[in-house]
Amino acid sequence: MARNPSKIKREIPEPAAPDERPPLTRERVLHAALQLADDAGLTALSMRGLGRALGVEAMSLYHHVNGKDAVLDGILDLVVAEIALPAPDDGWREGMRRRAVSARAAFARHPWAMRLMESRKEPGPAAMRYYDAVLGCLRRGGFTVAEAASAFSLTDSYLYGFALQEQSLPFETPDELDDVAEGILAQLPRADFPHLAEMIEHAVTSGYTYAAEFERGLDLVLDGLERVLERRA
Amino acid sequence: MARNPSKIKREIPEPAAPDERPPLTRERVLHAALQLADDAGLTALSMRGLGRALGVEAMSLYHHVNGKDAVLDGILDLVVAEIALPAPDDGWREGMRRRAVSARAAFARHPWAMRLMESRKEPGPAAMRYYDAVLGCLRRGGFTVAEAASAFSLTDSYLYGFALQEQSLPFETPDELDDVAEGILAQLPRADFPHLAEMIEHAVTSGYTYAAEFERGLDLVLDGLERVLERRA
DNA sequence: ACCTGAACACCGTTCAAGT
DNA sequence: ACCTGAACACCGTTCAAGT
Repeated sequence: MARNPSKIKREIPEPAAPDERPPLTRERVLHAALQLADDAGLTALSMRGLGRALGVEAMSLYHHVNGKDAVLDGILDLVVAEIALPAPDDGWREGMRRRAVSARAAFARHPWAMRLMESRKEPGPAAMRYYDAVLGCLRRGGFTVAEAASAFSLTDSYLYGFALQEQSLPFETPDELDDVAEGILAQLPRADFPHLAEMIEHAVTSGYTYAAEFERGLDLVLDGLERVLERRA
Repeated sequence: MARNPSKIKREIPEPAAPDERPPLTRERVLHAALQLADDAGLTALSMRGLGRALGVEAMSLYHHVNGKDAVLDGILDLVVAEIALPAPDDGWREGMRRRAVSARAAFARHPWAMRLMESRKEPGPAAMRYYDAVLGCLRRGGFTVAEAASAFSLTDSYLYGFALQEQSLPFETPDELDDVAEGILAQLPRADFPHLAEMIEHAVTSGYTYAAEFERGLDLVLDGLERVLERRA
């Protein structure tokens, strides 16, 4: 990391030094930004901080990227690119299920991405491919355009809403859940919030993991879509 | 607004002046913050800007509110307080429906509130009442604790996900939709994104309004919950 | 008790200047 | 062509000082 101490001067131009800092590119900037967001959260992702991570002044970034908004759009599209699309020969139900499970996993790996979803309005190339693939899966499955619009809205609302809630839970492991729950229960006026207290207690005693709810809910959603098709037949 | 020009000096202490700027209170600060967020968005809601709106230095706010986080927690709880809770004698389906429709409307009135949902972790008093009422509605309807947990997760995921998507659409009225859609279609490579193009075209020609999707999806979700109960009976 | 001025350690971005 | 120093107009927050 640290430059060679300059005590030993050489005639030949230092060979390693130029490689230590490869030239900036849009790609390198975006990957460093993704890394920084994963490691330290979205608030740590400032242009100045990103420059620091790349060993460069913040202002240099502007030659490769169109300001901070472009960085945010860019790393969101990198996350979307991680989502497994429905395979062309999937039935609509398998395809939608595969995609939803994969998307939830991607958002769990990059929790900050949910917060970006809402504020970004320019979909990147990966997002365009993604939307087209999901709509195509539904259309091939026999949904009319109008039905596909509703089905898309329903599954994606569920998916993003779940990711949103999962991301904002104050615990991750069952052990952490226990700690948090005990703390809340200790100071919760049970007479005022009996059902809330009962639910928290249940979560503690049953080894509840929120992640398991995802596929349960997803299957109810897919059942609902299936019935849309059946009702028509 | 501007103080009386001091040319005309009076013996009696100015009577109106003190009333022009009533003393700050936590309530006044939070309501001004809500107003500011509604009028100018969350980015305009800075402590300095909020002070300006109240005719006060930013630093004065800290005597009534515990920093900016407390302001954000506070205005989110004001929004939650606007949501109609299930009535005690509602059946579970009416109660859940009433609540979901009311919540979506509240988030549509205050679009910035969705962005707060994810970043805030301390539920306020209105949020506690709200959670307890929804869980109570499900329990009275015959759901076990575990089933109520799943039902809560499913409906709230759908609700928040829908609000999230609705809030991030780049249009509001059908006319705006047309404008936006024409613009996208004009530069969309249709061969690469055939299903996306088809969908956008459909939205334009059918007078599509995204808001109408909400109750369609909600009813599918509630159907799913109903079947959970039936399957058991 | 309530408000404030000055200060600290940050932001994103522009622009003229350096190599 | 690529990078940077200084500057501008902002942040949230602390703290000592004013009334």
